[in-house]
Amino acid sequence: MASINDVARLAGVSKATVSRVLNRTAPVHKQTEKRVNKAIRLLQYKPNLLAKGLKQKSGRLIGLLVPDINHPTYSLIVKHVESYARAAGFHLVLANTGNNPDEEARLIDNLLCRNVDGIIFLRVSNKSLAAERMAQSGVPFVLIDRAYEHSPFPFVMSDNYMAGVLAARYLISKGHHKIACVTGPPDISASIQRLAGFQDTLKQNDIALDPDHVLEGDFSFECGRRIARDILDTLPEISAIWAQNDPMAIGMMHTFLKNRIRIPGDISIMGMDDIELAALFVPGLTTVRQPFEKMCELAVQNLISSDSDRFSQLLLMPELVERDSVGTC
Amino acid sequence: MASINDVARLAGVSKATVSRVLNRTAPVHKQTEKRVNKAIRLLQYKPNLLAKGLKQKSGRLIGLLVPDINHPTYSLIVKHVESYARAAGFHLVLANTGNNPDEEARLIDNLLCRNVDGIIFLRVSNKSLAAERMAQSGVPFVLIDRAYEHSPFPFVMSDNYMAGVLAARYLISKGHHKIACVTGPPDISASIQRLAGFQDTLKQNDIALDPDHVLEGDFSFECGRRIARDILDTLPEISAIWAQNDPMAIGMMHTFLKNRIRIPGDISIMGMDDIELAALFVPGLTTVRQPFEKMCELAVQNLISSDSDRFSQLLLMPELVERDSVGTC
DNA sequence: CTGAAAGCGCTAACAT
DNA sequence: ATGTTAGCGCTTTCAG
Repeated sequence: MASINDVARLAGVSKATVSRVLNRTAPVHKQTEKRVNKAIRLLQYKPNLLAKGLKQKSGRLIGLLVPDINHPTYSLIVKHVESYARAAGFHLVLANTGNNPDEEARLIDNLLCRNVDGIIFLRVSNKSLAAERMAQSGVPFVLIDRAYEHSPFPFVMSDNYMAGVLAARYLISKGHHKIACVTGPPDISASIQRLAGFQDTLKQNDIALDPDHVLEGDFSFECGRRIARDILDTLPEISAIWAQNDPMAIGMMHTFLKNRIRIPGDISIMGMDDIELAALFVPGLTTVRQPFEKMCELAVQNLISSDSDRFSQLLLMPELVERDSVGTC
Repeated sequence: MASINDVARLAGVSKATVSRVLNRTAPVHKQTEKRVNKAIRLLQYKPNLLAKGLKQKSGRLIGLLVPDINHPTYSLIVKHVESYARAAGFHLVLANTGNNPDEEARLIDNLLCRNVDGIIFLRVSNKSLAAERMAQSGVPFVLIDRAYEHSPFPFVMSDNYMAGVLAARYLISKGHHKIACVTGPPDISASIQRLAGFQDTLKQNDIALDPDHVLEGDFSFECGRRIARDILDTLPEISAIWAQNDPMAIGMMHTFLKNRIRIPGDISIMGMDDIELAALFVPGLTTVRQPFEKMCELAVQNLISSDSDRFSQLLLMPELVERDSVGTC
């Protein structure tokens, strides 16, 4: 592998000059520039980013930590983050935390060793000390789709409380009052906020959300299936359910349909996120859309922008997407 | 950020010794080791992987190039590759090629600049020169789920011809003879091989696969929906369809169900891959399973193993998974 | 068992 | 406009 020295020698210049034409960091005579470029081509020279990074103390790398790469919601986020990161000249180091705080901590340390320019976290549990660890390191970071309540840490996420409000309002507008809610993990503030908005709105409309009608899920397809079965067995009176993400909603629809329960004829289902599949399932899933692409764009932008114009906390508005899974009651 | 020099100074040893305790690369006196470790703890020292990589000419990084991170099949592969790579002490640099050969080429160059230890490719098009480029660079690489026919390049993938055979045999065993096949992109040899196995097997059983019954797809949900509509309009006589991947099969089921076509009552659908959703959709999708986890394990292993015990080409057996989307005819 | 010194490939003063 | 030099933080001979 040719190095900058080889190029310099072949072009008959110093490596400083080569560096200059490479990075346009100072004016170079047209003629010399031509010679250098020719040498680069001849030698198939590729600058060594490790050396460059070592010198500049930046690996041009962004770390992205997700709980589960294969989860439809997260893989969507990964895609958008990668896209915006690369557009800005950064590569993405992707790692699965599996929702394991120890693993997460280890990964953070590893990434810091690589002189990443920043780290983006997805849905770390409230128990995780990731943000504290990062704050201490001084390396920029952003939490996506997840924040510590009343925390001083930077995040960009949807207004989860409003998502609950939107969901409740919609179900109410369709005449439902026997309503259930399937939450995410209880140690995630998104779950808590969404439930709060949902519950408050129902109450304001004199509809009680029976504590027994708040079911604890974990954001997976699988738990949606399980909980749907429970509802069939023990809560036959329910007419509408808001699942706090689409995979759970789709998992529930699966079980209901398999048991010849019609949607929305017999029961109405609503989700949140608006993953690709929400539009694809039969019936199409009415859901509360999170503006993931915008979130990712802002997260990346924030991470790599200079300290001065870095925002700290950003709440984006979710949006109702009406399809066919909610009927009138 | 403390460097190895700081540690050495604080521990009263040379940095060579610090390096030795860090990497267990040579015996160190128990006492000195203790002092060094103490200093490391005190300073919260983290070795700089850029410097280490520069010296050792290895970034402990594996590049993974996929056409679409959000595609269910690929995100599954990403997950497994990440898992095995990290278990072996490597981080993953993930990038989306969007099936764009130019982008792919640029990414390869970028990754090579980072001294990656290897690159794994997913489903590059036949038109892509990725493998040639890589071969020339001398950096190890593996193609997953995709190979150049009669090529000298290393790959690990399913036996796509056999997948076609399995699908055909199964449909035949259920009494179907009016059969259609939805392929992947025509410039992907997986599409070609799968079709060949399918077609040959039908022929051996005296069932003709009318050329009009071979529909060209692109492996996406969306094209499944479109093609299902075409079939409804123009090919009402079809009794069974093999879609060459699950997303297309699921997209088709969506359209059929929406048009009150029963599955498998009116038409039978079969897929390939066995993504999570295949088990979840209603009806459950009968499919040809690819052993993705094993494929990824082998790909990573191959990539990072020493030259001597590196295999070159590996074909794994796919496997039929019977669910509820195919009926008897 | 430990230290000194060279150097990986690059950039960034500082000269000229 | 270009060259010289001094490192970035680490590993790795080579001595001792």
